[in-house]
Amino acid sequence: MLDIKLIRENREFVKNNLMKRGNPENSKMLDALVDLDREWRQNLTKLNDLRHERKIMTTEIATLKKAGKDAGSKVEKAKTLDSEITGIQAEVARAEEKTRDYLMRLPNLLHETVPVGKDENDNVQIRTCGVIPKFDFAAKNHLDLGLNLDIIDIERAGKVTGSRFFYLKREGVLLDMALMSFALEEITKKGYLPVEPPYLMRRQPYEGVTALGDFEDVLYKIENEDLYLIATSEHPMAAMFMNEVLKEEDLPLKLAGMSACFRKEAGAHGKDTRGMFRTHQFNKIEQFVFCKPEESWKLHEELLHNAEELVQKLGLPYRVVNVCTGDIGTVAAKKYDIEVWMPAQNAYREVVSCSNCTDYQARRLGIRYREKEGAPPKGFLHTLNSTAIATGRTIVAILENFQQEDGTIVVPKALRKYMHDIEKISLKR
RNA sequence: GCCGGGAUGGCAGAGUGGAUAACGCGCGGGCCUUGAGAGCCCGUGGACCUUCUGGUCCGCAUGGGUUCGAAUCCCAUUCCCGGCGCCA
Repeated sequence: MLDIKLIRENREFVKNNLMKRGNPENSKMLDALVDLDREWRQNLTKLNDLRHERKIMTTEIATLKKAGKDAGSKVEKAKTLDSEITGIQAEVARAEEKTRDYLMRLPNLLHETVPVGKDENDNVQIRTCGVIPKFDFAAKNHLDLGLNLDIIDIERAGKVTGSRFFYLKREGVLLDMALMSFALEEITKKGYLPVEPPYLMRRQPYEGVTALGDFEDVLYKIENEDLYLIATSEHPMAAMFMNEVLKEEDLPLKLAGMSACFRKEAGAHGKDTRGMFRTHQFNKIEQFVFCKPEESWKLHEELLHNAEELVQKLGLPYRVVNVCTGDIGTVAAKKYDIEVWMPAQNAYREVVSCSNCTDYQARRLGIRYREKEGAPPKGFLHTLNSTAIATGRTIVAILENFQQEDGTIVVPKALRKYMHDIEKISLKR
């Protein structure tokens, strides 16, 4: 959520920034918002005046009654004043609600270093790292590899849950768990606090952490309950301190979230349909940071660095891209993606997403900070989030990049200690 | 799930239908002091208007209602505490 005061005082600046996202709706909403806000303030002043009048009148009534005198005519007057107040009050409430609605729909302001562009093709590559593997045999895709090794079962998942789900078996399970343990250990070694959040959230906190439009497309809702399955542990971690004032000495507060993630992937029909690349459920270790505004850009780079280090330790070739204005999400001011080389797709594909959401989520959620106990709140925090490791896609990358001619998979050294020192995933006997 | 009790500022805690949300603690500023502390004084939730001096309204978990007037009475919801039930 943007600061309404900033919008009032720097309307053109905000407008120009929003325009970069390439959606003319934003500009229209901004204009409507400013008009509505002016109207709201005018009506609010009127309402306050009327309430003031009533206050005087009720005091007079109280005095009369105490003195044992008749207050009948005053009471009648107060009643008419009351109905007038009720009317304008409704007007103010409607404007307030609509204003908030617009504010909740407007996206975050973009950082000046975000490249202007239309879609993911305009994302700007920042660097590449690692060597793309050359196979002197017919390389297979992760699904064929996984089926041969009997570590993935997609067919039966189709029977039980429908498409985009999977059963992991044997070394597949070990690999998944090893990735989680590896990421969690590496990140917590750096001082991030491990957190296992609830996997379900109410709508109100959810509105604080994400764009309203995401509900239909990405979130699973529990029937007859005000609960949604989380799309990432970022969400319950962000909402964890809703309506709280954190102490400056506790900042930056760095969390390492561990959870399964559930996404409807509505509108992704036909994209990445086979295998484990795009699924309705996967596991993820997530980095999340609450910090003071002046620290957030430095920490954004730290999160990216941490995530890159993990990919490097796994030995996967990747590149980092600066996500452009047309592809960046609603809540982010700037976003880096780490894209790992996927041999079967002959392309770099996203496995990590690293965002600075500045004060956008914190303002929606009411998360502020104070300099010390007893001092008044100083302002809204900044929030940042970044994948550490998402297991589904990382498993895809490991299978495809480290496959051998005989269909076996060499396990990355960094993972072996988390999976019984298995060096190689071998064919089913 | 059922029964009972509760939710008031950063914290503790009064107020049970009629002006300013009492008294503390904490925090900020000032006086005093060589300095610190103690002591004393002032301030310490949000919004709107403003001639920059102030003014007004809102705020007692959340949302409704009753009333000329609600922290206070009624209803619903959420959370916390206790008891019962169920449960890996």
